[in-house]
Amino acid sequence: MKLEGALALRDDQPVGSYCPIERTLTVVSTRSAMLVLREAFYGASRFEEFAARADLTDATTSARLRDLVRAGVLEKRPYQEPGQRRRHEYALTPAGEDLMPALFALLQWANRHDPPPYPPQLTHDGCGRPVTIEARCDAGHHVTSDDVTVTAAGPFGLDDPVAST
Amino acid sequence: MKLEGALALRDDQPVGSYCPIERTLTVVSTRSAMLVLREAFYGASRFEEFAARADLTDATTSARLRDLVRAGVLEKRPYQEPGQRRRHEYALTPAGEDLMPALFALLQWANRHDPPPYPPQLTHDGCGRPVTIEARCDAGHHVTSDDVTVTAAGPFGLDDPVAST
DNA sequence: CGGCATCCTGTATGATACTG
DNA sequence: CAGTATCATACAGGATGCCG
Repeated sequence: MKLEGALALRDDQPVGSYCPIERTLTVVSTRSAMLVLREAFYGASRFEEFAARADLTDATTSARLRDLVRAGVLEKRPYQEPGQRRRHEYALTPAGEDLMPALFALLQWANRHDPPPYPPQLTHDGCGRPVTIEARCDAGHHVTSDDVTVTAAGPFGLDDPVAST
Repeated sequence: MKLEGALALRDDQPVGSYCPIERTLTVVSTRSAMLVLREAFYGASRFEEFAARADLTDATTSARLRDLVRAGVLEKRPYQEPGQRRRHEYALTPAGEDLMPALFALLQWANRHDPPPYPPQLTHDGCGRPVTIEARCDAGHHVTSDDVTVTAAGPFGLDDPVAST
């Protein structure tokens, strides 16, 4: 991997301030957030489903659902089945669904390098073939960490980075 | 997304015990681990580079490097430049390099949904085109979260899951 | 320079109990 | 069922200082 522009190695100015990885981490860095998201992808929608299936306490589940809704990756919707009382359901927003590669990249890594006894497999509904998470360029080439360059344009020498954490 | 086999919705038995996502999280769930890994991908190799560029204290850097070496994603190698004293360097192992899609999936998400002022771009060295992290099946189809099925085979009803955390 | 030990604070999370 | 409130614990991580 290569670096270009403002990201070029310098010890005095951490790139983190502008770093999109750090920004995403503010949303999903906790274990509970990842597990709640996992269950959202696995089809959970009601409070108790999240708590029971992610094996989290009610308090943690509540806090995490609130945070994820606030971050815009989950959406809280009222719904009402005929004859039933009013309920809420939590659903992934488009931004939330776009976390799928991040979640499944973690799944894929353990399946390869620290596999559980019965590794869950991902298959494409359209053709039944195994699914992988991978880096690929616009031209369709598979890209490894040796074949990619990270480029940033900004004035990284400024004293007051706009965004930390 | 669909679930099949032992992963099918059940409230009494959390899938987490066997979950590869959780297993990977034990390696990279902390912010500092992710930042150290980021710097490894960005080319850092010496202790002080990690500490300075990830903006972590020496103690945290030390602990994280140790953990990541123990987890097998980094490797500590002695090396010696001619006329210099003996040093160590930390390098990504193949397992570590295989975390690239996970790291860059986080980068990509913030670039799309919570972009920093100067979003770093990924480009393929071979052809200069932008790089994305995406789900794709063996047949080459792009896969969305609606087109994928997660299947697990194991005896998930057992009382004593082999692997937690 | 590279790294570890100590102390301290903040937070993630569990346990338990309570409310609508 | 869907939470909220309170208390207790464990751990992440900063600050400081020491050591080879």
